[in-house]
Amino acid sequence: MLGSSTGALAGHMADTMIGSTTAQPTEEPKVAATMCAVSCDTACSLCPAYNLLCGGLSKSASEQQSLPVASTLHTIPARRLILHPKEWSEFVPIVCSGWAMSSIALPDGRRQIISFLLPGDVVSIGSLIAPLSGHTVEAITEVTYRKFKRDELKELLFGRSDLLERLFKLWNEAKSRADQLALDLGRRRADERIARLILRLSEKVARRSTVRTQTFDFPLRQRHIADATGLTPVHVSKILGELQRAGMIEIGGRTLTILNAAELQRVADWR
Amino acid sequence: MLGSSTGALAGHMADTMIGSTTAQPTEEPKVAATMCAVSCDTACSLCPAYNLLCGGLSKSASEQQSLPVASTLHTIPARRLILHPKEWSEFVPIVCSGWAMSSIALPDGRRQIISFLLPGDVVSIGSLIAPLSGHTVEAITEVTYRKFKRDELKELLFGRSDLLERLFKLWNEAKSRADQLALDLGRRRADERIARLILRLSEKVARRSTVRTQTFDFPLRQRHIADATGLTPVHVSKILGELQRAGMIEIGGRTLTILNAAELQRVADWR
DNA sequence: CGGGCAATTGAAATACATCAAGGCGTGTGG
DNA sequence: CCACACGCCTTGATGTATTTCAATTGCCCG
Repeated sequence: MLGSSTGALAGHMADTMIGSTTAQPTEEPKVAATMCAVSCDTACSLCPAYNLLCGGLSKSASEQQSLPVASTLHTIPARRLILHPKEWSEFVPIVCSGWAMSSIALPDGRRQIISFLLPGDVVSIGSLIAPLSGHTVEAITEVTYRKFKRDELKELLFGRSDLLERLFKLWNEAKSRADQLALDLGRRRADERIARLILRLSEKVARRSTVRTQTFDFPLRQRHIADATGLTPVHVSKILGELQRAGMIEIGGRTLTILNAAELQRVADWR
Repeated sequence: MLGSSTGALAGHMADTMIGSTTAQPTEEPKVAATMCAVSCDTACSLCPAYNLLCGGLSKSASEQQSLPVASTLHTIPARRLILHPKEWSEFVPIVCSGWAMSSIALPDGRRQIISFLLPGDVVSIGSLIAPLSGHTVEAITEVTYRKFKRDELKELLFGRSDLLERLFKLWNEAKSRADQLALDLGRRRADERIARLILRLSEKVARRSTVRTQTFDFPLRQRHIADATGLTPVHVSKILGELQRAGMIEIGGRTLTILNAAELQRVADWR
């Protein structure tokens, strides 16, 4: 059920990229040494990785069809790990479809989700340099992703100053989000944190879609929201209930609808 | 008092770098277009910026004396801003002496300190690309710092792949610390957060000193600790009191002593 | 000497966690 | 196809960590 619930967005991009793919319980390369451009058409133009890897490489449309970076495509079911916190990998994965999360865990089980990964997101940008980021990356829905060889990718990016600049911008955005997260966790109260998370995610989904709708695919469990906001699942439930009773949002069937964006924004910016 | 209390470490480096400098209330260039190497001798070998800007530039000791990056030296008193959150600056500052802090503020006054800056720290690495980081950087003690022209520095760093690699490593460390901060704020309790902050700072100070001592310069007010840990000054006071009564630390006269590192570590790693 | 910032302390308030029970949907094995 | 277990969500009662409020002290600085 989770797999099919990756919904319109993810399904669209996945289909665009590789056609019908049956879910594979074991992680296994599907297409070896595929050129990036092969999988990049309309949907990818919305994807951050597209700017970095495809669109940024050549100005001419014809040239755009070939790219010298090999990659392999993988599919994993929900709840499986994409990146082990201690695993040294020579690959840099980029999400093609589905939702994933990047988190840090404490030995006693407590954990903090640093970011949610949607199609086009690079799994741990920093891993270009430092192979082990200490992050656990786990699939939330079924996820397809593309693994690039670190060395090749690095050589390509470091060789071109325009790509380097773009890469730096991505890094800055990641750092900036991490800082904002710290501000949220340290200085905002539960309802603010949750409202902001919802708004951020709605933005993030909207950026990947051609049309802007109130309702969007929302595969997160309340435990995910709790781990992202530093709260307890129980408390998340209570506050989501309040937000729904107040008519700001509606959650149902792995879908979220923002009914009153203005009011929700007011909660997010309390004071 | 704050100014003079920057203490042994900061005083040492400041003196090493520029000799005796009288505090100047208004921010004002002291040395225009000074070569970096002029100010970099023994003390700088401990400085992260030294590796990035000085030591990394040439292997031969003689060549090391000249460096093609111009900078200006500035001195500001405690509590003054080094970087305005909205200010667009064409300079990248690096701390030479004293303590500063980098924080994000909310319109209602709540704020979160992202990092404390000690001698050698680059003020907002990301500002190499994105001029406005949204961070407020404020002097805690009297601070001297060096302003490098962004364009020159960027050209230098981007041109040399070894320096670039070093820069990326710095960037990764910053991101990693930001993620750890999020974990601390989201998932650890007050005593853990404070114990960890103290240990981190003691590490940071130790890395800048030739000798490792239990006692080190500690110019922070409890308000700073509160804003760094997402707590209230009152609560910080209570917990610091407990830690002192438990014989783990001792605070007095802008100085902190770790009396029982093992026990403090246990509090920091609760469970 | 007086004013203001910093720290301490205690009492009260509150935000959030923990504990516990029940319902609902979903996958599973008989 | 049903019974059942299990994960997920909800809700209420209770506990606790942290905040807020307030009063007091010491200290530095003007």
